[in-house]
Amino acid sequence: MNLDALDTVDTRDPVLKDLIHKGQVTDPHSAKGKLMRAAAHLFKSKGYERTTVRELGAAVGIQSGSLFHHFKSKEEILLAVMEETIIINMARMNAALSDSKDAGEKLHALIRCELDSVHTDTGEAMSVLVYEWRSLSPDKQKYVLQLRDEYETLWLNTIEECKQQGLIQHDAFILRRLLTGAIGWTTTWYRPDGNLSLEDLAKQTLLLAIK
Amino acid sequence: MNLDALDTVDTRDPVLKDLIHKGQVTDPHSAKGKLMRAAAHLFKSKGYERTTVRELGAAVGIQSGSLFHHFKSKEEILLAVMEETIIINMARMNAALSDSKDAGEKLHALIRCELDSVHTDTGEAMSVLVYEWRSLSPDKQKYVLQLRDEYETLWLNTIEECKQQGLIQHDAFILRRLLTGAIGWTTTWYRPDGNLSLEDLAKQTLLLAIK
Amino acid sequence: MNLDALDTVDTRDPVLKDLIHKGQVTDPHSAKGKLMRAAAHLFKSKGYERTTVRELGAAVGIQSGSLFHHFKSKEEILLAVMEETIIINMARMNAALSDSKDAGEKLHALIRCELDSVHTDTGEAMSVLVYEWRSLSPDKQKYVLQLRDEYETLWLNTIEECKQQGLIQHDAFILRRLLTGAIGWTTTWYRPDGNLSLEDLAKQTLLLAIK
Amino acid sequence: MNLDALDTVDTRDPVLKDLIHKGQVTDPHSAKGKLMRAAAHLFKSKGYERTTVRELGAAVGIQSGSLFHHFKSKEEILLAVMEETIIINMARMNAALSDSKDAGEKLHALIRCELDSVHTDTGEAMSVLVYEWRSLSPDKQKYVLQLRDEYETLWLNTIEECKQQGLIQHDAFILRRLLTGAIGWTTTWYRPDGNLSLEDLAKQTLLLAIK
DNA sequence: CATGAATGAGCTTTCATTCAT
DNA sequence: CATGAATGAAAGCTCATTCAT
Repeated sequence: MNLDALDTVDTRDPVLKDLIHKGQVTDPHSAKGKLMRAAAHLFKSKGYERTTVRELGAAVGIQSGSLFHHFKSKEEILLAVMEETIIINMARMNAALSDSKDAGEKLHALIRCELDSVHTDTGEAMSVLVYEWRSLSPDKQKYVLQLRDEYETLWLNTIEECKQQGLIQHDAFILRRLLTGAIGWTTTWYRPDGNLSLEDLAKQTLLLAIK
Repeated sequence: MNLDALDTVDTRDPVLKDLIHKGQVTDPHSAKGKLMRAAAHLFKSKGYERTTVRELGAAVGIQSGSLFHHFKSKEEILLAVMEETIIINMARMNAALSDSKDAGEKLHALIRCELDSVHTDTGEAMSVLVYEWRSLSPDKQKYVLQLRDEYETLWLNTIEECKQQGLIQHDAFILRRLLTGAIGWTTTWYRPDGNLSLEDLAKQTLLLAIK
Repeated sequence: MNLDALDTVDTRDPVLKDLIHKGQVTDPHSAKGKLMRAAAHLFKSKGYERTTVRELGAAVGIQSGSLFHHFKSKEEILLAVMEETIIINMARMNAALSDSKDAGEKLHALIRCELDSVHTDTGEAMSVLVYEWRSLSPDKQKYVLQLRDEYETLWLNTIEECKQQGLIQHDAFILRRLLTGAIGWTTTWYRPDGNLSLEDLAKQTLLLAIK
Repeated sequence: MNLDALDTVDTRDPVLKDLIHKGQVTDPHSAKGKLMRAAAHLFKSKGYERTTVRELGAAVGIQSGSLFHHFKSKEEILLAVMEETIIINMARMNAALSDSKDAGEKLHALIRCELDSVHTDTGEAMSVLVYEWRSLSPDKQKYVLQLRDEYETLWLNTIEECKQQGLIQHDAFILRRLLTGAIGWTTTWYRPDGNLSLEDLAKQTLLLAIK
């Protein structure tokens, strides 16, 4: 696996830099950080259950037993991947929102941001967040759910704002759910190296809500 | 688990009746059919990997070893569930299309049909089709993919027709992908016993494509 | 290991026969029963912690994984060994008591019975009961303790009876504890194939209490 | 764990002081000495196998890796605990014997001394000596056995002396074994903070041998 | 067809021990 | 001397699959 290609975390991103500096996100150059990236990659491509701790170790060049210096259990690795992904993307989303002027622009920014999150550096981790949900114990599911709720509030507020300005006909809650599905599913078919740019994809997605 | 409630296959459906009669779909009242329904339920709620053959056996009142008289392997059960689900829903979709007059009505019918497929009798099996994809061996993935391609052609043709009539602005291929995601994701949040009817949901979904 | 030698359970013993028949004790000729005997042997000679499930399996000619058809966990094997040992010996002790006429004879019978229990068929299991106590989880300790309490009551009642007849000077509770230690410790030094018969040893032990 | 309470080695004891001074026993205030006391405590309460080097380290405030600067292996710690315990108690026993006038008094002194050894400062280490015996490698078992033999000779000589004076009816060797068991077992039930004093317990124990 | 004991490979995790810093 | 990351062997246990009955 080439960890230095597309999947490398973009540490030039000032938002991410800040999170690492504040200790809310593991430094991607540390052993732990590398492990989490490798885990996101393997969990996405093989699934959590089918990924063994031996593979996880091999991916970062250590023995399986050594993993347990960094994480108490395999499940803790999954949790950490999910947790940090939400934290990073929520921070990015907040930054994007504060750069936007009107409601339509805000919705565009959120869509672009979520497409970025599933197709750039945190893409694999986002997939894991969606598809490996049931592999978490109920306790941990509850915890991650709390984080997601904060994230969803950003969306609902923005859609509501668009609606008050007559830009949107849908029920806000339903629209958000439909968009979540539409955007999430792009991981299964969109290829960043094809003809369609992420910005074009964002525009087509916005077109679902606003005509 | 109550196999006789909502989740029971609707054998009054003439399309399904016909498929069973032609031997293309296993009789849901046979031992094999019951097993497949139980499998769909367990695979959906627990995930394929986390479902053991013991549980599968217990769900239909036999020992794990006896499963292997009906299916060569656990994976064959997964495959059978996926295969029949596609066959059933493709037949239903063809039936719905032939009942529709114009292009807009056809698109509406497809959306309603796919929502039905994920929220009524084949709902759990459809979820399995989406979420347990990677649990199939490459060979079997390829086979199921062929079946899906036929199914997708129905969609693309209909969307193209709408576009030629100026009903749709999107690129057909992209719209289909976005709708696939939006509809599939409803399994995670839509509750048939809530305020929103499936027909209302279909209308809100259609609104993504046609305003 | 020769399971057919000294350590074989004496199935001619009518008391044991009855317990097996009533289902309170596992048939020593069944797979489960053989496993328990092998476990008692290994747990005694190597200690519970140092005995691996692989060794346990090898001792009865099966794979380690197959153990878990008979017992849910390694600890369950330990518990079963302890439990049945107490049940068997309590039954034997009750039988011996009902054969005795006066209090002194009863005490003699109890001592002989306990010496038998640690030096004949259940000997290894008795050792396990004493030495592997801490390897049980607190829950299971509590359960075994209850069984032991019934057993101890037989002793205390008999000693008290002796005391009322002026045969004994000791405090009953303390004497029982001292005798428990003295008898239990014989496992570490007494050899049944030496000069000293078990009956002689019983007499010397009785001499600690009654002169 | 409070190492400074009851369990502290009694360094006012002149016999112990002398052994430390002669270098036969580790200074209990040194790092190594503290470790040995902590080990005795943990080995007694959890068992040798279930005590990890991490816990051992934590108990004296160092990392597990640092233990190996003081001891070559975990087993060496066990050996050291056993070895010093025998040395200390043999010295104390010799001192007690030389304070006694007649044979009966000597036997009383030995019993009291051994009860002290299992219930005061070396108590936990003595338990370890008895219960963790099998955790030693055969080589080390042999070595500790030699030390024990010297210790046992003191007992046998004293009992023989009593017997020649008609104080005792038992066979000397058997009596010693019975007493070893009776005294050793007191660790499982005797509580120094209860109604029974150690001196009373010693008298009741002497009563087993001499009436 | 059904059973259920057995397989055997593979799993996650533990842990004494090593060693560069 | 102390650290703590890493080792690597071994542990208990799981589970799809087989097969004699």
